[in-house]
Amino acid sequence: MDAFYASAEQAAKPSLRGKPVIVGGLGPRGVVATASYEARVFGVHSAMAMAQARRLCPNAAYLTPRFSLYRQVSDRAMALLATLSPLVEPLSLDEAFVDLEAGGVPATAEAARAVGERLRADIVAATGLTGSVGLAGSKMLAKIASERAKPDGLVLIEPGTEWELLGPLTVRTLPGVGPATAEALRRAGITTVAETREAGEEELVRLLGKAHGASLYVMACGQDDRPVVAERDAKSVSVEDTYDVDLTDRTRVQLEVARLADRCVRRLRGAGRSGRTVVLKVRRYDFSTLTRSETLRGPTDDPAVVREAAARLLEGVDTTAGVRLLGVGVSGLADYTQEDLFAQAAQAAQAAHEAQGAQEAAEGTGEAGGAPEPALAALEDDEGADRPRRWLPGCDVRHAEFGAGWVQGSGVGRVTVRFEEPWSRPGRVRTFAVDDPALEPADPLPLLRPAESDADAPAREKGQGEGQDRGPHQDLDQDQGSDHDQGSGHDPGSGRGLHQGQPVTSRP
DNA sequence: TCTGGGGTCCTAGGACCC
DNA sequence: TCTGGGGTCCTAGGACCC
Repeated sequence: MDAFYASAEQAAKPSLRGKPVIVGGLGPRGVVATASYEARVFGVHSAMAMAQARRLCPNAAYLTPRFSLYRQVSDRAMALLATLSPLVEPLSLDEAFVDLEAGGVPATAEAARAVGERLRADIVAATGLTGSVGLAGSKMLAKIASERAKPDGLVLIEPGTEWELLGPLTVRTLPGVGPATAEALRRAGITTVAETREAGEEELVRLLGKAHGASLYVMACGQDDRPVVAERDAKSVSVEDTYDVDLTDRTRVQLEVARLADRCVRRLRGAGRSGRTVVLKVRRYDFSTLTRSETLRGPTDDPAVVREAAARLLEGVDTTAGVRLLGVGVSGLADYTQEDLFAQAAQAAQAAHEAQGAQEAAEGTGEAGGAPEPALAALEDDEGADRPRRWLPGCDVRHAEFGAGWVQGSGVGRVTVRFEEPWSRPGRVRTFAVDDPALEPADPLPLLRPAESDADAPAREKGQGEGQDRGPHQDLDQDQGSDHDQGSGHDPGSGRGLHQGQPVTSRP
């Protein structure tokens, strides 16, 4: 999908079409998740500090991400991919590999191109948004092709032309080459893919280590036989928060770690998993980051156990100078749900028994089996309930009299709302008191009128005219760099610590 | 007002075991 | 009689990706 989050917001908000839109964290330490093409012209891009984006493009609309909307759109697009092949590997909400051969598509350029173009049309019809397609004989080349296709295009790399195409490109094009690797190669006089290949495998291994060097050499030769892998099980679950101001109070740090542990376990349980290793992450005032981990005797999904492990790990960390980020994670995941608590307790007891004798085994069981349910109470809701309402820019609202709209900005006791719907003309702005009882938060509206988008049956027969009432992208600059959203595709966590207390405004 | 949040994979050293 | 040679597990850190 092209500039996915920003495009989804433009489709949802008619007044923003054709204008610079920047989606990301709006607090003082936020970063850009996605910039619309109109904003990229100003030099704004993914992963840039929001503060810098505001300096570069002060008149953009600054919006907080709405993952529920992006997920809806993503599900529709992914469903179309599933019709092409059983082998679909999602990389994020807005990107996936599809193995067309496994889907029975003839291995010819003509057949592949036809499938790609039909897919693009189907995606516009089903979501109202444009996507780009890269077609090639490997994942690496397909990805490079899709980047060159953006926005709203299709590129096919003919077998036999890879080498010619790849040679002059910067090494940064190759997957796995980030800033550090590029710098190491540059110091060795290597900047292009051709030079990488000429360096030879031995030299690359010397420069970058065994695994990295060998795989880079293969990629630089245009060879990539990594298979498309559908649905991989997650190997870890983690949550983290960056705080608007550094935390120095030890008690507060301990409290936050406990809350993070609870949130982490909630996600773990939501996925029906448990884990054996608890990880604490601390980023200090100076951005130096450390992790501490502890492996339990058996997997757990007990909030009290994770909370206590995280607290123990924190004991070994000096936080007096200030902490900007805290995180708690669980890895070493096992499949099991709460029904298995019994087996888990037995297993922990057994392991402890063997290792340490009967007395400690008793303690071990107590720990892993969990003191039954005061632990769960803390899971219910540690944030949410009755906090003052926050009107985050970009979020949907409904007003008893004026209907559906979205928050344009808020501050000093007031909230500004623009009343429009995805299928309406650009709407009018009105301002209310933040506690106006007629105003309430709402769920995102679908991007296409429900009747129109009822397109699980292919909507392409209805023609492309459908998408035309939403302004197509204009003045697009193909060379603005990667189009990738820097979103994870995962729940960002509700009620995060960001921009707490400060009113946030935006000026679309 | 520099630098989010959720992940994956790799490396390296020490413990431990056979 | 200085110091074997694997293997696995654990911990910590770092690069990279979206």
